[in-house]
Amino acid sequence: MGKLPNIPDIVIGRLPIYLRALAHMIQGGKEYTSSHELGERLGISSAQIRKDLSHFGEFGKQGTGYNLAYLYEQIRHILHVDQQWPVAIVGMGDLGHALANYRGFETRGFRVSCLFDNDVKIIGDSVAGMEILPIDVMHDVIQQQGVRVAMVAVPADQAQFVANQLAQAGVKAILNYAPITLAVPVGVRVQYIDPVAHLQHMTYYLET
Amino acid sequence: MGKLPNIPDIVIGRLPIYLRALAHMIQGGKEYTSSHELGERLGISSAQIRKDLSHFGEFGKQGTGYNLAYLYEQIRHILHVDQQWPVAIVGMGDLGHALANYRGFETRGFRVSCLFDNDVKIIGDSVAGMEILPIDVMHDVIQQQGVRVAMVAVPADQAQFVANQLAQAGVKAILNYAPITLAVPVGVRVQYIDPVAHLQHMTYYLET
DNA sequence: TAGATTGTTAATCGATTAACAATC
DNA sequence: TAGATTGTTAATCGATTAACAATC
Repeated sequence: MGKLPNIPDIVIGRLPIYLRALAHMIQGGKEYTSSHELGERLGISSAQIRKDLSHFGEFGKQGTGYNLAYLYEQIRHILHVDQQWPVAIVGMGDLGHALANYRGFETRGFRVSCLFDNDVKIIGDSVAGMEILPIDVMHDVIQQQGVRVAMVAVPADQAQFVANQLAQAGVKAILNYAPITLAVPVGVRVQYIDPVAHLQHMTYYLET
Repeated sequence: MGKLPNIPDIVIGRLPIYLRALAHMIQGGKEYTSSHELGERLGISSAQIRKDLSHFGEFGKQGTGYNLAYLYEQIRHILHVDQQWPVAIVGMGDLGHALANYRGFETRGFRVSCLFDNDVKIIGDSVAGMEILPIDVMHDVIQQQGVRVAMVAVPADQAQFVANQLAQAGVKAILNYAPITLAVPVGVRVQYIDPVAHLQHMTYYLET
């Protein structure tokens, strides 16, 4: 299992951005790109792109740059998204609905495979062709389906409880939409999406 | 206008996280915290928190730490969220609906003030007490309302066009949910929310 | 007072950039 | 060949951490 040693996490975080831009270029019919072109597009230096990629191998050719399809496949493989990960969604309010119906997962390595909520008024409802299940059965369903990735879209005061349940069921990656920092066991990763935090980051630079 | 010089952007990005945690502690009835306690909670070193805050002033007291209410107010002021910014939402699909109905903006410095879409089937519909307006009137409405912050929730192939329109109307901060990198004029800021990119970041560490 | 914790300095650590030989 | 661009090294830059005097 050729595990690569100690790549900086900040580099890993940029790979999805590269992947996204490569997909875009491929869709535009291009066949090759260069670190310069890619960097220009993303507002990143070409040196950084070459350095980042060099952690994983040699993907380009002097003089001509990178074959888009090849580099795309390589990064997909590195990120383990040359497969489809089943994903659970917990919390089927407006946001959960939006995520369940979002068409952008399939092509990028994920497939929503189960939906959970604890509101009896919506349990049993069908969303995106799936039935909303009660939290009680979450542990069993997640284990049955081998789910290791989940998105949490419940109110802030329930997010830690849900995260505990998910970790216990074997989930190793949590995308948390609740605006709180979660405590999770070692081996479980959390990424946060808090639109307000992003907005606040920008208003700092705005004159009142 | 006591503008502070050249604070690293990475520090600014952490302030909303601090703010979120402080709000949480205040709600829990606490009155004081320390850099150690806050750091523990957030998985950040206490030294970093003290260093970050020291860019803006002296907010603590030796021996006792930080008064929560005071520090909270100070950071709100620094981030310019001790006021309510009107925000436009462009793209009223599932995600736009979820954002329009989200109750988490008001307490954190924002107020959704107008909704836009270009789909005649939903233009005129009412969401969260607001009417969905056509993109044609976006420029005028945004100027009338003095909107300088917008959230873009349109399909990827329309996001750049929308961003251009927004910039032209005077919007200075764009939160972009479309999975593409936007090109915007100098003086306009963009933050990105791409759930798939976050998921891919985590699957790197997952065994296949 | 004794204990705790700040704000700050200096040291360390890590990430980014510039430069260039190699080579397509 | 001449031009372009890679992968890599070394230099630079910036961020984090450790340590501690000051002081509540």
